[in-house]
Amino acid sequence: MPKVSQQYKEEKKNVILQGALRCFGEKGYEATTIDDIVRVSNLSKGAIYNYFSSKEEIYLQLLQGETRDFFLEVKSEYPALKTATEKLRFLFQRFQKQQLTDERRKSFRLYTEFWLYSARQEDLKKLMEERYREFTGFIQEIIKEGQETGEFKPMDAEFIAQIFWAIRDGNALHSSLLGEEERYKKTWEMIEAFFFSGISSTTNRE
Amino acid sequence: MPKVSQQYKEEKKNVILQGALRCFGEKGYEATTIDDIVRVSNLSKGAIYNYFSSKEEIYLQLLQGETRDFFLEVKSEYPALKTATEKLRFLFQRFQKQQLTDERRKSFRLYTEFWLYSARQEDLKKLMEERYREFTGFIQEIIKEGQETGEFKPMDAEFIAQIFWAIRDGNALHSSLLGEEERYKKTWEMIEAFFFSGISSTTNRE
Amino acid sequence: MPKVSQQYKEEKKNVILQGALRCFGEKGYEATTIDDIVRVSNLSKGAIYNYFSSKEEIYLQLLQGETRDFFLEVKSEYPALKTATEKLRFLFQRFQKQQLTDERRKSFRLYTEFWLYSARQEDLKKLMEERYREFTGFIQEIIKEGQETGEFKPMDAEFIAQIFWAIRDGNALHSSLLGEEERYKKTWEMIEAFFFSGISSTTNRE
Amino acid sequence: MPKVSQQYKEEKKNVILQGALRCFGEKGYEATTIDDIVRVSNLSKGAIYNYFSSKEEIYLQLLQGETRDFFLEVKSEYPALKTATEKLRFLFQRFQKQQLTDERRKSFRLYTEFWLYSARQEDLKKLMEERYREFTGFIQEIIKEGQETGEFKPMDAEFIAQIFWAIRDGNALHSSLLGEEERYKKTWEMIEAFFFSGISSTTNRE
DNA sequence: GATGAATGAGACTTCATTCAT
DNA sequence: GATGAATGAAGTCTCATTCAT
Repeated sequence: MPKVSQQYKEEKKNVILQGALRCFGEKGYEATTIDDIVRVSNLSKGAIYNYFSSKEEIYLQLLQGETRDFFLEVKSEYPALKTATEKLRFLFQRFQKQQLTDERRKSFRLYTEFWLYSARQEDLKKLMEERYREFTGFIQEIIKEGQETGEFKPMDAEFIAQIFWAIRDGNALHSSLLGEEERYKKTWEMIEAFFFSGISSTTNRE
Repeated sequence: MPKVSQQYKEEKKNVILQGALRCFGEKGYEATTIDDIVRVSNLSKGAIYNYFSSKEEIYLQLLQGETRDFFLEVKSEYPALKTATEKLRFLFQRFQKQQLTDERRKSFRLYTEFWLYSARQEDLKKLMEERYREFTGFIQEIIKEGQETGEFKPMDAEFIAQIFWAIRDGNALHSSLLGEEERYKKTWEMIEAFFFSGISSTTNRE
Repeated sequence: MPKVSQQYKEEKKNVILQGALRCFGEKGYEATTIDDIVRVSNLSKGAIYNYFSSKEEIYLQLLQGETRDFFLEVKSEYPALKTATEKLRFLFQRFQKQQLTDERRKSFRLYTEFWLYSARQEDLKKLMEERYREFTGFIQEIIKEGQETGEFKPMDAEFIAQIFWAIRDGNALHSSLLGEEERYKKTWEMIEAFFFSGISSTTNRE
Repeated sequence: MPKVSQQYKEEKKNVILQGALRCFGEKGYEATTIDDIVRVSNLSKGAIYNYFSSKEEIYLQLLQGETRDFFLEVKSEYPALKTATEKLRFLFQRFQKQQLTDERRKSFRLYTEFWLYSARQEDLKKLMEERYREFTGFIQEIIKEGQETGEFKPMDAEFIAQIFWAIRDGNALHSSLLGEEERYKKTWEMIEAFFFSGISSTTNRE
């Protein structure tokens, strides 16, 4: 069977990754066993270890994929978004949509579980902190941009970014755990309003 | 005709609970073994199972204790707090303080881990949802009170309450995971400002 | 069942140790699995890990026991042995006898296998070197004693000790691997003669 | 009608053999995986199995090569060596030199590990015994020759040969495991003296 | 009530060998 | 001939819970 194309391998990896995501989503990171992944991916245990060196690595790649997708998506939308306000609103909308799919809710639970899990392993911890900085830096840039254009009040952009993610993660966590869709949809809209009311330089509130 | 008094039993339970809390805090819920608890509590494994039927129950009682303490503390402060604003500010201050102790940060991580864990067991899930409603209801009351006195704008109190906890949990989670104290202290202060600026009926911002 | 006497535990440990020895002897260290030991000791896997923390530790305790027995035996014979020559001859006889039992031959194979195995783990390596020095030092003392009484020629005792063990181990290895009893009995006697002819201060040969 | 010449195949085999030797030396026989060999030999796993039917066979061929080299080397030196004493001294010198190279020490460890390993497989066991007899017989011839010329005392040559290898293997084992070069160089010299003092017909000792 | 030895299912990971391409 | 992906049995070790004493 060997001497397969790079593409073949990529696909195989994806089969595993998708299978793993399904399992992780359903049972959580720690509760998912390699055998679960074997079962859903129709591969042998050894095959999985041919592609990934550990359960941890599987999740990490999944996470990386999500990060990549996020920034890719955002970048692709950017040309259409002129102001910092528009950029931020786009993000609010995006998370709004996400919070409504069951899949994303599972995924967020998983993400939080893994973050918690990572807190007890120095190397993973570093990695997750790095990731956090990446996301936080991304928001910071938008805030600064908005401050330059006068859209936003002059405030420490770093803290604004932290607040942004704290709110988002807090809401996503609750939503993923409690999951009454309509309720969270509305909550999120109010959060958006709060947030803009907090940073906008105009005195208008919506 | 038991040889030991009720009080004796209470004390034993407490020894176990305190030992368990220490372990859970240090290693997390899943990673803590009964043997860990045995070790720190200087009790036998059998003794622990005499007082608690499972590891799960131990955590649940711990959680219950915290909830009770929280409301007890709050109730005891209430007489001194006249307005809804004061009540809310008191809570912000309280969480501020908590976020700065290492112990509380561990405890929050633990709490989140368990919540996540509970999501996959129907009975636990119900329980945690109940708890959430309790906390959420508590804030709702304050908001409503403030709206009646005109301190706060008329908005759907339920959502405000949800936002409150989302922000608080999001910030506590990040703080407990990233833990740069000073940074989170400041962030929390800004969150407080945002929040009040969002709900206050006056146009003043701090 | 618990709260057993120290003696009970000692006995249990011994059951495991004896079972393990049997397995190790038959299949070798690496080839023996914990399940093998479970099988012959009529205990559960968990029980074994209650008494020993790893397969490695089981062997190490076995080895320690042998070392202890060796020195115990030797010490108990010492009062009857006046001269260094007698002491050395006693050892030759002792090894002679050992080489003839099948059990000891297996045990020696096992010992060598483990020594080899230990060469790839720094901590084990240290441990085995320590053990070597202990045995080597023991012979050195005898040699020195004999040199003081004039029984042996003045030569570097350390090297004599090394030669002693090299010969012994070499012979034991071959004997354990090839195992034609009669042949090795005779060989060992000649080695004894060689050795004494090499170190004795008299010119007499047997 | 094979596409490749016999020579090509020989070369391939050698590449594998050399790679395997390196791995075996570094990690030992059992600890070496086929993947290790694949890695260092820059060949595919399948290719290795085209030339050798198993890991075992690879080692066996390596061993065979060493045996062949040993006798080849010895034979080539023979013309220059007139007496049995000279022949024996040549061997002592040869082993002396070997014991001082790290590579040979690893190789000896490997050899012992495999011998031990072979003890539990009837066919391998036979093979190793055969090998032993070959080496033993070789020394026997020299001893007999020396006895005929009067260089050596009349003693049972078979046992002398056994002693020779026992001493040599014992020393090589210790040297390979403990490896303080200078020490073992000296030890080996004393062993040589002992040995000759044991077998020589003259009363001279060095 | 207290004890802690015993259980055994189940976790992750490794690896010699095969065989479709 | 060459390739290397796939296999799956086997390995070591963990741990919540039970129950005889």
